[in-house]
Amino acid sequence: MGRHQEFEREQVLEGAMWVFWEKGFRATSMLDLEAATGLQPGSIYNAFGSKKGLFLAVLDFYREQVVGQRVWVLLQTADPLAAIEAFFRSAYEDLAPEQLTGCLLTNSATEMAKTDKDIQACVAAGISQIETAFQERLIEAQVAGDLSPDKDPALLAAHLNACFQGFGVVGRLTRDKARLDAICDAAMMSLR
Amino acid sequence: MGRHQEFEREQVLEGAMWVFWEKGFRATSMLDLEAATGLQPGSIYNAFGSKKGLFLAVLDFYREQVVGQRVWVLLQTADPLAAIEAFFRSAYEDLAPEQLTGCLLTNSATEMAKTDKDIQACVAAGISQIETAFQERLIEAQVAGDLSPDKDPALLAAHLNACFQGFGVVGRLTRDKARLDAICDAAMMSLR
DNA sequence: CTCATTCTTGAGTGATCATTCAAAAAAAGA
DNA sequence: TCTTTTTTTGAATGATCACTCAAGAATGAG
Repeated sequence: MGRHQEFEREQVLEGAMWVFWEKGFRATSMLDLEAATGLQPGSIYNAFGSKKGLFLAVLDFYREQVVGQRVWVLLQTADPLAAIEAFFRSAYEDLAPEQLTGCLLTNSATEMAKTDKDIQACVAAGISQIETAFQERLIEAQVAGDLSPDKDPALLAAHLNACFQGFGVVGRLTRDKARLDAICDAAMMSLR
Repeated sequence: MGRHQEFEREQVLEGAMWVFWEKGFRATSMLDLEAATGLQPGSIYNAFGSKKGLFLAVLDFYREQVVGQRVWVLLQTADPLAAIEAFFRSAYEDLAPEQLTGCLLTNSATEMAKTDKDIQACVAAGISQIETAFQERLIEAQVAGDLSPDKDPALLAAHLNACFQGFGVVGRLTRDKARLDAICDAAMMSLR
């Protein structure tokens, strides 16, 4: 009973995601979000409660769709070390220059983690999701003999994770893909 | 001729720096800045032109004082590889937990680089200042035989730089120094 | 059909934002 | 001392912000 929601939740979240990703939380206004989602303010507040509520929903969506899909590939690819390299490359290779906006989790960590516990928790969860996947594949590589047995998979995973965060920062600063290639090459050195 | 400025420029910049560092550019209001600097709005606008003008002055101040001082130590310390490790450690070791706010350049890169060319240029300059210093010391280490000759100093410097940026992101997310220690340990692995 | 319930619409709300400005205060040359 | 120049003061400004709300539209249970 009662009127149905007229919008597709996923479409709205995806529209909002691009704006938040490009501009960050504070710099994105409700007017931006209305334009990006096609919704009126009342509908947004009815569905998500507040701008922050929408942002948290977007972060979850990002974790499920963007991170989730890439982590899935990371875990599926047969060769563990090649999978890790492909994970790094996929963060920028197929994007247009103006789409190089780093990682939404990284951006949100530096912008909001200090101020807001909810956002901090959501971002931290997403990032450790990546680190855990790295670690799994590193252990596999070690078992298969592709990774030196005197390396500590947990430590190396933390390292790769930090690299990937830094990669997102640099990706926000430059549109030069050659430079991003070099940083990826460099990160892969630590696996040899 | 004319009235003198009553404030110390360095004190004002340092006060403003802490707020910008903790909160970021957008989340810092002019009221925050008035409280942090002890100045009235008119004085701020008279001296710096705008909020962004003050921010750019703060970024320069940060590069000269914070980055400059740490890079100076990085370049002075006798043993090149030990110097690099000390550079990483000094970013968090002597700080109280609530002072763990990452790197102002890293935070500004993710928050503002996409929107503002002036800030982007300033941040990029500061970050490449660090990378250049890394590279100098790596070449030295290679000459001294402390670093394997088959490593590329430029590539390794880019790698360390990305790690350091990522280190700042993680430092914004956690107050757990043991975790930061581990990430430093991991970054140092790539030098061996 | 009736009616309770839910969603959409879009103008409107107070709060807060960065910024301005006129007046007062301070400094130094004449 | 008078005048010119610069800084400080602090209230005021318009713009924009996130958010609300009353009214209308759609839905399904009874």
